[in-house]
Amino acid sequence: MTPATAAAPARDCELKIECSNCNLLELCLPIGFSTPELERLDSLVGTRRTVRQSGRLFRSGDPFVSVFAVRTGFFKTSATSGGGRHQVTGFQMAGELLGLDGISTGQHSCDAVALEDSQVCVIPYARLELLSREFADLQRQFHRILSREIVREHGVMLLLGSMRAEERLAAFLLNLSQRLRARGFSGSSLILRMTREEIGSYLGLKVETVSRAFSKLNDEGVLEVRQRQVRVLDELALRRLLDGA
Amino acid sequence: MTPATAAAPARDCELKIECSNCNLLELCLPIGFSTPELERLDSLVGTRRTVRQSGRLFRSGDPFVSVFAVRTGFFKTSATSGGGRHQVTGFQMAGELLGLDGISTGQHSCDAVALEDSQVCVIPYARLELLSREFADLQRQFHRILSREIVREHGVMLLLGSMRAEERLAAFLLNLSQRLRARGFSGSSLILRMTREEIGSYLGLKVETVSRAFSKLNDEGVLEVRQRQVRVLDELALRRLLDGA
DNA sequence: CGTTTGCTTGACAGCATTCAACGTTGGTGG
DNA sequence: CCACCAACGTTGAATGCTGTCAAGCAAACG
Repeated sequence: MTPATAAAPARDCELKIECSNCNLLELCLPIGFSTPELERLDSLVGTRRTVRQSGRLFRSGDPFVSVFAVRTGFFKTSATSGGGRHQVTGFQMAGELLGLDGISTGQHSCDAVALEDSQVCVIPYARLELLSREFADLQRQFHRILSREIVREHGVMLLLGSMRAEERLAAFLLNLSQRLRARGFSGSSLILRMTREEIGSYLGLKVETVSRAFSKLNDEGVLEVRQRQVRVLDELALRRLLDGA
Repeated sequence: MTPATAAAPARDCELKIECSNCNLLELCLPIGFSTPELERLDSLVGTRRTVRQSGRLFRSGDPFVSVFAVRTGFFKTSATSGGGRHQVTGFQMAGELLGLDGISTGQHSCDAVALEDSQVCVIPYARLELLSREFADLQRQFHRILSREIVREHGVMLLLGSMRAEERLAAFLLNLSQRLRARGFSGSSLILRMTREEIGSYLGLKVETVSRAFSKLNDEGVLEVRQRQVRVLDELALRRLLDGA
């Protein structure tokens, strides 16, 4: 950092890391790109931004300028309806994109809150549009990501529409577990970054119900729950909860 | 049509109608395009396809080749999970796009079934990719549509996660009403194209509960329900159901 | 005209919510 | 260092909404 920028907020002090030397390559926007392609992509990411725990990356109503790729940390997004109803619509971890909802109207339609100190890559949407017009692989990958989000939400609708409390929790944990594994973490021993309330909001359940479901699975020996520290003891039993009904 | 193709199935016998002279311009992919732009777009739509009532446009697992724009008629899409769970994920009417889920994996992940005799424009995805690379307005519009679908599903998640039966039905009817109005139909006198079972599946409710909710709103003078013929007598009351809780 | 499919209604059971109390954890300031 | 507080989490009892089961009705179809 140069002396002249010493007073700038910490978020601008990051080392320049580009897509081509990012360790999230396998998970993020540039999946499967070759090295020369990647170098053209380096101009895509404008800046980095650090968001402290419980800080907001954007909020509903903010003008949409960029999408964000989670580099480190953990986020939740939540939507609010006219009547003041509120619901967590997703949890995002490294390599996942945030802000796609804003493309629709030019304004963000949900809030994105960091559940731990986090860092994101800022991807100006105008530049993404431009680059993906001359770069078919990028275009395709971006479309895939948008489509994947649609499919993911179909899954959530299925969960909310047809599962009981324990089944919802099982689906939630299995999903989390699988995504952690894909990032090289243990899938069986996880630390939840969100409160029971946030889990409940996401799963369409009240806190007490979430807590009870945890306790039940704990008593049955499927999980070992100690606050936010969760160990999956019997993954098969979790899966059976989904398929068996 | 040339004599050589006379034996082709009826679905290929449509008159050639192009985007530039389609009456769904305001609702479909080419919103806000100018005439010269539209003419370049005419090459986008490959063919038309007719789907009879309860016929399938595509089903889960089918290779993804095209997206479809509803020209006339009415569709439902439904997703099935591993455990055999089944849920209607949406209803589509004129001007709305079908098949966006397939971009993600190259295979469709839900079924699309016509709820009445319908006709769709077949939009080969490869051509859409190509054209939207050289045609920024098309690119932007397509992204908007994908994003809008994400936002729509946020709304459904909110509905499924936090509303009670009557409120869900109210939200459903208001949404239907608004979309019909946008197409020049009455928003207060509507004929449902789907069964109670399909409504229930979409709203995460059993048939009996849907029926009871209809009856209750009918008895309260909010609706006039005669089978699938529904008249909205007190739209404000419907809205209050959403905001008031 | 009979059969099938869809719709409605009633009685009852079950699961999640609500309300309330208590336990735990982590941060703050005395 | 400890006490206190606030936020989070757990558990119990009672209520209520929705699901389930069952029966009857209405409309569509051949």
